[in-house]
Amino acid sequence: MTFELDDYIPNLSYDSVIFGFSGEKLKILILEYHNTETFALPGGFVRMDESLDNAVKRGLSERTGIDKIYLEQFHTFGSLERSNPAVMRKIFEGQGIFLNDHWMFGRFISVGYYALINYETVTPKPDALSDSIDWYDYDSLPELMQDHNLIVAKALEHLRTHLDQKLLSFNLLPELFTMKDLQQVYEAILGETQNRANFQRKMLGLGILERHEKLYSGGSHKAPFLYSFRKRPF
Amino acid sequence: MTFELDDYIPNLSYDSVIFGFSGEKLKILILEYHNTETFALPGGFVRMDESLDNAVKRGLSERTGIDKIYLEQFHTFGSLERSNPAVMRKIFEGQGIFLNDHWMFGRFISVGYYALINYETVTPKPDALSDSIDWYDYDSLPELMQDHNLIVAKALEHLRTHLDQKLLSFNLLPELFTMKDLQQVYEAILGETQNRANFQRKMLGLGILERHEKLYSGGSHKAPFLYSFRKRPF
DNA sequence: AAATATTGTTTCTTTGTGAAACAATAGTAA
DNA sequence: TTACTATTGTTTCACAAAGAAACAATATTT
Repeated sequence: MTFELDDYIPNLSYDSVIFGFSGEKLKILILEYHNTETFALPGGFVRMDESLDNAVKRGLSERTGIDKIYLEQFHTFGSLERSNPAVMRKIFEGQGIFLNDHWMFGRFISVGYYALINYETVTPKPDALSDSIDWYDYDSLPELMQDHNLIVAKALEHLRTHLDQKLLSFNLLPELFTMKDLQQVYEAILGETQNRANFQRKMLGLGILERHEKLYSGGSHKAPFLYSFRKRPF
Repeated sequence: MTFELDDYIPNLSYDSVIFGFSGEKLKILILEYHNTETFALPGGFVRMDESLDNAVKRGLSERTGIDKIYLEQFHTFGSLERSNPAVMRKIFEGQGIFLNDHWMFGRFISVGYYALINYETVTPKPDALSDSIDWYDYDSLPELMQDHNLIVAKALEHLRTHLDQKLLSFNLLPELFTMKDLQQVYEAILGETQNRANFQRKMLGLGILERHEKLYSGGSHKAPFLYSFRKRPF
């Protein structure tokens, strides 16, 4: 991983909240930096010659191995306290880079993005800067550096209020899924149980689902229909 | 206005969409730069030693004379096409500043904010960089530089979907106002007429209004009640 | 005192929502 | 084959919310 510092927009970063779900609990992807005991969201910087959206996609792919996912921008964090020279210095020294003064040690304005994926379909790989990369339950996150816990909270708030509109864009579920699968997604994200009959009515009412054959799973009960998202829901 | 270029975060700007309303139409505050025939949103840069939110408040106050208003951040624009070296150079040369190469001529990532005010209660004053500053009807905006027309559209979209939650924060109406005044605000922003009886029911149902004495305007008809927003609506 | 314009409220109908009951069905066990 | 069970799909019912219209109240003018 090359890291020509001066190719980047100074003092600007992004942080991404990668929500993962797989049938039950909502998880979040967290990095731990080499030699720092610091937990953080996957983030990065914007090159002079790439768009903000592309920078986030590229950086996220490099740092986590996660590729081709739908990212939603939700807020830009610009308080003055957003700097961490000690940690940044340690991270760079771990890479054999020694700097006296640099914008990397100053304050950052950071653009927040989030995504929602099926964490069983990807295997995150830590990059050179990171010790580990792991999924953490939302209910038991470690303490994150700076304001990253706040960023997570704000991302989830945004996701919850826009779930109906955004669910289509996230390729969270497999191509074919049952109504129960879909309901479990909603329950994990909203953090509360949904009424089965009304949930079905609402989802079918949105007009974004296509019904397919039934799924014979072998259980001794009625087999559920399979659904997919319509490609053109209008 | 001092303008020590190196005190600012490079390549980062903000743009603000100031919606104005006064009884009928929705308007937007637009600047025209000296000697450039360029119309633009009021924008500016972020100092190294101030928060993003404060930078927007300070800059807006300096450039428009508008002070102490509630600003809502809604999106950060980061496409690669966001640069305009020719216009920037002209603006600076108009100030007697001649530069060969500088981040001001490069691309910007810009954070969008909007506000909503009663345009009769403020008198915008152009700053040194600007030729004029004027209110334009939303329906007949001039062509703005760069992607500023897109920024306006996105701001209005955000305002419309969050009007109920944000209206309290904007000090758009006078301290005391009638239900009709309030309805006209909604109709101007949402761009469609509202049913009178249901609008009243909905607004009173929100529990954010306090009813006061009647307003005797002299018209030959029943006098409407005056209302104010409750200070603690919960 | 009648007329008029506008506002506040009520009524009626339609639509949406939440909870429960009912119906269908794929397998299992007698 | 026939009950039995677990789960799913649908319907029903009560209730709340929303939209449209009618009705009632009231400042002012004629």
